[in-house]
Amino acid sequence: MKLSKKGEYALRSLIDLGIAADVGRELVQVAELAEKELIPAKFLEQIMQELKSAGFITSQRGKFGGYRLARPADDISIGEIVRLIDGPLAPIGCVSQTSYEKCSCPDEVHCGLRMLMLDVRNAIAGILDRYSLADVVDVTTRKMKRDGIPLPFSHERTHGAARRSAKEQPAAAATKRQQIPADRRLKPVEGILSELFPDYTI
Amino acid sequence: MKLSKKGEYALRSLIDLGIAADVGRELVQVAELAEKELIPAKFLEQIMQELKSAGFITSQRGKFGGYRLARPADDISIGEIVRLIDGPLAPIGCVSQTSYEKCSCPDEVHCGLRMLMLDVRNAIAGILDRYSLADVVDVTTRKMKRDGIPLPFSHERTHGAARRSAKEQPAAAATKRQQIPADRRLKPVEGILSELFPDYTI
DNA sequence: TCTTTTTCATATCATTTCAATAGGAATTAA
DNA sequence: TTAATTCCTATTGAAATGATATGAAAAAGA
Repeated sequence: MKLSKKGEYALRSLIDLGIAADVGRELVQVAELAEKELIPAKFLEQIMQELKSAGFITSQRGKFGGYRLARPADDISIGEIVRLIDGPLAPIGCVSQTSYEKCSCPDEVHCGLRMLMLDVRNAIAGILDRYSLADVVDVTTRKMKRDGIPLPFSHERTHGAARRSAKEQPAAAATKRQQIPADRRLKPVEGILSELFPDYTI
Repeated sequence: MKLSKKGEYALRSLIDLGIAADVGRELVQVAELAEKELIPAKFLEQIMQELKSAGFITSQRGKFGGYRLARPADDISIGEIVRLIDGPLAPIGCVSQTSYEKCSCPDEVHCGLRMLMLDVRNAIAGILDRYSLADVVDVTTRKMKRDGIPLPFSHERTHGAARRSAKEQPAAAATKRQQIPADRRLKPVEGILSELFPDYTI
């Protein structure tokens, strides 16, 4: 049930571009992304091309060029990205909603494995299609702020140009912080769900 | 997020062995499994060896030999099987509960991607570790009976030996049904969940 | 105009994984 | 003794994975 390195790199870079957009940074170069995320730069270049031709990002060529998100981060679902890079979310072709493929089993209708895997695919898609890049960016930046870690991409890099003022996030997207008794904090799930909904339990 | 062919074959065969156990069939040979499921026989042989050395099945060698489940089907979780054949359920190593691996990202604690993938891993494991082989077998045989399709493995194959009587299933495991208003019942999903709990919604 | 820095485009490569295939040894029943 | 089966190990071919390599095209600044 693996996500490929390529998929991981794509997501990490897009999340970074989302953060950059949030802090008012216009463009981010491949070199900077690669350095920050420890991704081989040339490999990342290729990935960025794919993301570009799929319409997730746009680019500025030449000196002081770079990449930025093509659409608002809340308009890009994680599922879309994963599907582009790694193909269908479904564990087996016969339960894929976006690219069904007949399987080799003799009777698909009465196949218990298929029913099971349909649940798995729905569970995966239920998460990846429900969450947007903006959700992941929000959760990340919120956690960093909470821990006093400065956000990346807060200034232009090689270029002394005046930076846009960061969009004032109205009270950190109204983080309804809610205290949880210490004994309930024992088994934090640490997922996005628990981050967005502090009372979420599995 | 793929399940490998090998994993699929392993699961299909184990489900078959579960059905065989249910209908009182003592042993099933690789050739029969391979034929029924359209799996290359020699490939399946290898898989059966792995399943055997992992303790899921036992074998009888020689003429009229074959395989059977080593433990009751409700004692074997699907997750175990998948982990054996395909490795950890987690999409990336840094969220695996059974075989964690540090990832290359600079700050694991504030990594939004990691939080997201943790949810995905929990969703997958929540299904695959919760369901047993018996659940899948039950759902399969129930659906076949409902549609008037004869269960496979109902008689010995080449051998005229007396077959065991099938275990009488006591009223299909008392499903506590709970009504959900019709407008909340979004779309029937056809998964195992919806099969076991007809009012299940996503 | 020339240089530097960037994206863009292709080709290539090394390794691993996947999905088998092959050949035969050991075991068992008749 | 023979046939049918599991067991064991090696090999193979194709594809995917995760990169490198090389250089063209574009943009900005000197």
